[in-house]
Amino acid sequence: MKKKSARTTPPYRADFSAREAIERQKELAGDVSLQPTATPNAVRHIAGVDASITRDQKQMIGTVVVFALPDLVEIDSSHTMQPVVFPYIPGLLSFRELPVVLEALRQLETEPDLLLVDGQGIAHPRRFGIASHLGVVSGLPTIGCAKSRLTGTCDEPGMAKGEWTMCMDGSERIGSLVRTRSGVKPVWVSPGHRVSHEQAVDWILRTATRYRLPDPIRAAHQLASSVRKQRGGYQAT
DNA sequence: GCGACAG
DNA sequence: ATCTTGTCGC
Repeated sequence: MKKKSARTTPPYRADFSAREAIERQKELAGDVSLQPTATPNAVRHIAGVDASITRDQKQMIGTVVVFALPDLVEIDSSHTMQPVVFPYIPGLLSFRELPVVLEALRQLETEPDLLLVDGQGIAHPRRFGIASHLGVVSGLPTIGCAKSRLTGTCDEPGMAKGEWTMCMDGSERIGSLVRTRSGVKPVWVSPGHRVSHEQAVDWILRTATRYRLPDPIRAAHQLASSVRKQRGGYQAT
């Protein structure tokens, strides 16, 4: 039997390769639905989800913050930490961040009706970004809102808040480039699961009240920052 | 072979 | 993603 030294053992699961992850995405991508949410007026609780890493880069921090409509008031949140199990590889982000995000979702008391995710939805090489992956796994409607581009091309939208352009991959629409604040760099928005392109843009614009990112995602970011500040990864618990 | 590349 | 304070501009 082979012996593994601690020094050569990677800090993530070596039994799941990038090649296998890609195959898994191809399988699950078939479960993604782009049908618009049947009853958008029934959406009462919108949650922002985020994942970050501790300073020592050994643990992932998953956070979820729930906002209630119509006033966008924060009503619930949860956070948890887990060991890093997969490296960051463009196109395979969900395999690194999803586990800890799912655990944080389980610890939530409120069941969200819609999830806003920090990353791409179908604006992905295999149409299966982290927002789509989370949607298929949770069964909930999801929208991807990324701060930068992964794939596809789109023209620059007008400078006023609310303006947007379609993001294309060849002749296929994969998302939208949306200006959430006047004069500020736009965000890449794409359906994750169970929402249409139109609804995705509407929800992002409606929840981005004062900053570039939608309030729920921004809140999830800040919660992660505060958690990192306290439990910066200098101890294992 | 070369460039691109969510967080 | 993370390392990081002040600073330029509306």
